[in-house]
Amino acid sequence: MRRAKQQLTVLRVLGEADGPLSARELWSRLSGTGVGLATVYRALRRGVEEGALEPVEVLGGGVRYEPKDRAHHHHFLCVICDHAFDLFGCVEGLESLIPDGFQMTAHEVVLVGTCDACGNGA
Amino acid sequence: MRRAKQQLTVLRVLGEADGPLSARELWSRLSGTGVGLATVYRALRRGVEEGALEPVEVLGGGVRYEPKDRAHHHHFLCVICDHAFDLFGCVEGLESLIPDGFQMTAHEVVLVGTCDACGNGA
DNA sequence: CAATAACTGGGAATCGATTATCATGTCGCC
DNA sequence: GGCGACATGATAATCGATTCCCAGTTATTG
Repeated sequence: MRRAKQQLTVLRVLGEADGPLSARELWSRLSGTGVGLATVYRALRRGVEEGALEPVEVLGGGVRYEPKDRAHHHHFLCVICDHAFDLFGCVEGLESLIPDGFQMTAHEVVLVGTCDACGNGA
Repeated sequence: MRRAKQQLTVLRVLGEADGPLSARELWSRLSGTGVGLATVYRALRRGVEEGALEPVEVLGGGVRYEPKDRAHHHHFLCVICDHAFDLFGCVEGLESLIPDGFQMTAHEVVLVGTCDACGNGA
């Protein structure tokens, strides 16, 4: 499996992020490196195909990507900077919400508000 | 406030639904009535402006709409029919997930799986 | 019934996100 | 150094969702 340099760069940035990144978000973090947007999309698609990345929909319409090896977690979406942060832990009582006859295979929890930097710093 | 017939039809269908509907979903439920897609979008936009409707993002990329007078609730997304169902009740332990310095103003919980009809019937 | 203003449906236009194309660049290998 | 295969960046093309536009229709009022 040939691994290209720019694609590795994309995967590395994603691995170092504190939450899932959208294609644009990822690209803006690569500004200055000369990496093209097309390459970002290629790296993301390939990462998903190879099983290294997982696409997640947090909110805000766009798809974001995160390494697939992360433990079960959820996200916090800052309404100001629109960045999604990883959270740790989960919640109780989900099963009690399931209606009769329904089968749950997954669940998503998203907290919305302001992050530390946006809520305090600025 | 002038209320148009077709727009009322749209709002009525939305009020009778068992969960939030997307513009397309709503339109397909109006097939046969001759209501145009543009009218559906107009009714939705106007409903939101007037405060009667609320746009919600469940998953799946698209925006769905529901009457704003519903009590706090969450949704169940069926991966087969792609329909979102209203759930009743909420969960515990959300606060414990919030990182230091973050302020939570809202939260979303989405259960994913198969609904009664898709999981059993078919 | 006429006059006016709002509503309607259909299709064109727009918008953002993603993908395809293509000429060029780079790497591994001999 | 030369070759072949894949990677790359810029841009065009595509796609789905939503909005705009326009001519015809309908409601309301007098």
